[in-house]
Amino acid sequence: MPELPEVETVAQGLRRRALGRRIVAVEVHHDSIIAGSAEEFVSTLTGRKLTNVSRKGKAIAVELTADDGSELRFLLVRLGMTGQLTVTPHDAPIESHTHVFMTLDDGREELRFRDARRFGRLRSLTSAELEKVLGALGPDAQRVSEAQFMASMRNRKGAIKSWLMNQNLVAGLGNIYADEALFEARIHPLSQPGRVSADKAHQLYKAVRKVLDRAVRLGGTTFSDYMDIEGRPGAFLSKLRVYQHTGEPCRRCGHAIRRMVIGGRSSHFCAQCQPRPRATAKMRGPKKSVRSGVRGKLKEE
DNA sequence: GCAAGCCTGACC
DNA sequence: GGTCAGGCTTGC
Repeated sequence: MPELPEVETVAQGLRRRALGRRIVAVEVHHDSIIAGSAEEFVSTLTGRKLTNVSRKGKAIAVELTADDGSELRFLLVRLGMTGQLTVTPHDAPIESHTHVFMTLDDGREELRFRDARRFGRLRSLTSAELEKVLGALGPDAQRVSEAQFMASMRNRKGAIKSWLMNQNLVAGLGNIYADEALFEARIHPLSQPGRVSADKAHQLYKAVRKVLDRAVRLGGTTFSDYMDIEGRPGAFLSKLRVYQHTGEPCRRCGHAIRRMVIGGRSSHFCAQCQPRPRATAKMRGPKKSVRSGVRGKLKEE
């Protein structure tokens, strides 16, 4: 599933293969992939040159420049769960679920957007619109400062796993890397962000950066659908320590990796290395009801 | 029936 | 404002 490392890999591929080139034609075969009007999407992109590629969290923004100097336009790409953006020869066979074609330059190659689940979205935006969309996201997980990271954790309740996955707080982590970062930092996924020690928060910050940097270097994780701009899989799958390793021995201590549903998402962790947070009752004043760190529906295997 | 990212809407 | 549930989609 595309999270920050996979999206970064696609962004790098776009820079390598598509920067400076011109979109000469756009074909949309499935309107639901386009956020907003498909007609407007086609008319605003056609004829423009790809002049810059940036990324924030899981969103890719491609700057599109017109020859006549009219207002800049941006192509916003969200891969969703199974989205693939590739640079492909025009005469290559068309794979199933290919929904959008953007012909480049002389027509020998094209950008193709393929997405079996159709959770992905393409969108054409003005710079003001883009700013608004990206402004709603928290700082990018690879660029967030430790101070920002810590401040965002303060007073947060709920599971730290859900906090990590909330794109409005820190952008870029999904289910895979959230589990891996918590394992790396030895933090139980149900811990409350506002209650972890400063030392643990520091370790989590380091773990997030470390896990993401390693995954970017290996081109991300491919289970089935994710592919880079050339249609090649990522190599991080074998580096995963807990995600989808339920029942297998922990690489650190040998205890079986467990699975638990948190916020509707499966979470994988080592109960030994990532001890469950204690019910922290404030032992001052009259006895108040003491409850465990996190409430909510929990299903454990 | 499950998995996922992201959006919407309900609730306090 | 935070927090959580539901819905989209389809290959396995």
